[in-house]
Amino acid sequence: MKLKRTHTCGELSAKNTGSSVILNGWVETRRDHGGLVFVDLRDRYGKTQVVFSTERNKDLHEKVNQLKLEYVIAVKGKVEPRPEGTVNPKLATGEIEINAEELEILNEAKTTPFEISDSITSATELRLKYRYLDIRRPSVQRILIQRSEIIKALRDYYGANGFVDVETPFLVKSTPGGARNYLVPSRLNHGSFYALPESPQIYKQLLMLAGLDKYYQIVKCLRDEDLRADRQPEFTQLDVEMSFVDIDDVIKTTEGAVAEVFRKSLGIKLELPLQRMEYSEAMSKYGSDKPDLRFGMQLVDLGDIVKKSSFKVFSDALSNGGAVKGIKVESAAGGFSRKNLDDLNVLVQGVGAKGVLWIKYEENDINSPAKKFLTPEEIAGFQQKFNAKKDDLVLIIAGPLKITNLALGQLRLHIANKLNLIKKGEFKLCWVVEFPLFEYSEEEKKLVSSHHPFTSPKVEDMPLLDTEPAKVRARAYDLVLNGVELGGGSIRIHRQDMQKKIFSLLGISDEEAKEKFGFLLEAFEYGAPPHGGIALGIDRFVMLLTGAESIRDVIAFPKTAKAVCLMTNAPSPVTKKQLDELGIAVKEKE
RNA sequence: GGGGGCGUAGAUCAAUUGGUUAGAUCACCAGACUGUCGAUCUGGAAGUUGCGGGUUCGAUUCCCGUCGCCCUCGCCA
Repeated sequence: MKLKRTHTCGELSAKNTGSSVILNGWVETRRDHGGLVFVDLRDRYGKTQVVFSTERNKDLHEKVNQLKLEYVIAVKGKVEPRPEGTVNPKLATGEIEINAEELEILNEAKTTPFEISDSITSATELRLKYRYLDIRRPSVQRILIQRSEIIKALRDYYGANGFVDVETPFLVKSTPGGARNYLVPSRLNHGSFYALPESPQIYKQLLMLAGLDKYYQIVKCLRDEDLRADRQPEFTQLDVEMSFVDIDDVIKTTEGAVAEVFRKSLGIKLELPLQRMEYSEAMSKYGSDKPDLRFGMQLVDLGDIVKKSSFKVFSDALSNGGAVKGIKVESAAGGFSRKNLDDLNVLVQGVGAKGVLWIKYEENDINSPAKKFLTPEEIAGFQQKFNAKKDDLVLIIAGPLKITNLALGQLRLHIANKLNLIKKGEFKLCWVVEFPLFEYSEEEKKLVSSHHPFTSPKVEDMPLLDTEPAKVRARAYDLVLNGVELGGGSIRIHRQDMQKKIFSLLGISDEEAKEKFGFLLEAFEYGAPPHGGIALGIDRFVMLLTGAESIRDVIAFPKTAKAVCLMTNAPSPVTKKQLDELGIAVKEKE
């Protein structure tokens, strides 16, 4: 390589006029006018127009004619102002151009399987197969660069605040509960397997026991579960743990970190402290434990209006201990056809509700399939409760409280999306607190941890552990951004007696607890400090901050919905020799 | 594992009620052109309509199966 760059393709301006420069980069476009050829040269930093002119440099012309898209070249030339009327305001370097004097072709390129351009989006399949070409697109690079800046901001913040970055193992013990582990066979111990960590949870607690006081790590977590638009089998967490703290300490530290990211990455100043909402309020007003606060449409309880209703849908729900609740969609009655409303039924039936009842408000009257079942008092009561006006649409669900909340929560999100009620570029953060410590699992017919079994109950609720464990609240907190769970954490149990008690409530026997978590229980006997922490999903955070639509867009080399890497074709079968060394035989597919 | 959507040239898309030689744009190839920046102009090449089967005189179109990708439910302490 004779011509090594003196500048990048994004930095030259009128100030550099007259200087001789060398640029390296990829040929993005070539506009051939015969005796005059324009090449847009691209690198990570931008684009610069290079002009090849036969008049000024005849010898170059043969070489210039060889140039094709995505060739890698080096150009030496003079920075010149563009002639009047040819300045390109869309380009940062649009005031100038390079008048080429020398050209070195560093490498040729086959025709790419898709255009390297931000204006055309190819099929995901192709983008993932040729991800290195996809990443050449400036919009993809921008996201990865922003991700890098966000991670640097976090490292700077936690470093400056005295946190120690400790690496925890990747070959760990498989533990029950929670996400399915990826397993790694042990060559030296046939029949035994390591697990890849679904999170470094236990290690960070042990680091507190070890006296490290403040720990953080930006680390991959691996979960062998099904994928989604916001879920990949390997993802990155900001993992934090602190000693001698309570909820407020963890929340305050985390808010500082999040604010720092917003400031450095988007130039947005967050109002601190962030809003906190109790789990029960989130469920009752938003029908979700991760409420999207960018729009209203809160759930309204109609129980007192319909408590004497003769309408069976309402009376049955209430007499069975359930609820009747609704949401108001302003000025939407005209926009919902009979078919649209029927489609809403499908949506709510997905979460177990029977169906949606709708009321359209007209001039001094209502239109609703339930009209004939409602008394004038009830109709007036609804109107008043919702403050409903002409052309408003009210959607009502009746049934068990949990299902009613969930169904209305789903409706709320669905309608906000459909009607574009969510402003782009807005960020609404909140903490959700006071989670129940346990949930009843219908499937397993027993209590399970809402968060994880190391979560400490609220001190004032501890007496309830023996009487009404389902009512015990946890010292846990989730951070929610725009209706997405960014992360969560808790104050942990640090006493062995409490931990044993929780295990027993969860139906984990002493033997089982000893077998699975014996090392942790033993550790608690050696002076465990009170401690707590949090983990934030970096990929989701970056996704929200960059406006990316999928978690794949913020991961350099992501996997498909079947957890396949289309670029390398992982996972793939291995040789018999490899399997023999591991003492593993693969079952034939049935 | 369940539900839904998509699959046509290298890429992005089109193709009437099932109808004759499957089109357009970009990219590609050849040529023209000294001020373009989505360059323009002339010409050219490019297709197992994902794959397999079925219905039919005839299937890109309808049916069944299958594969891949996407969304979603379950799942993700």
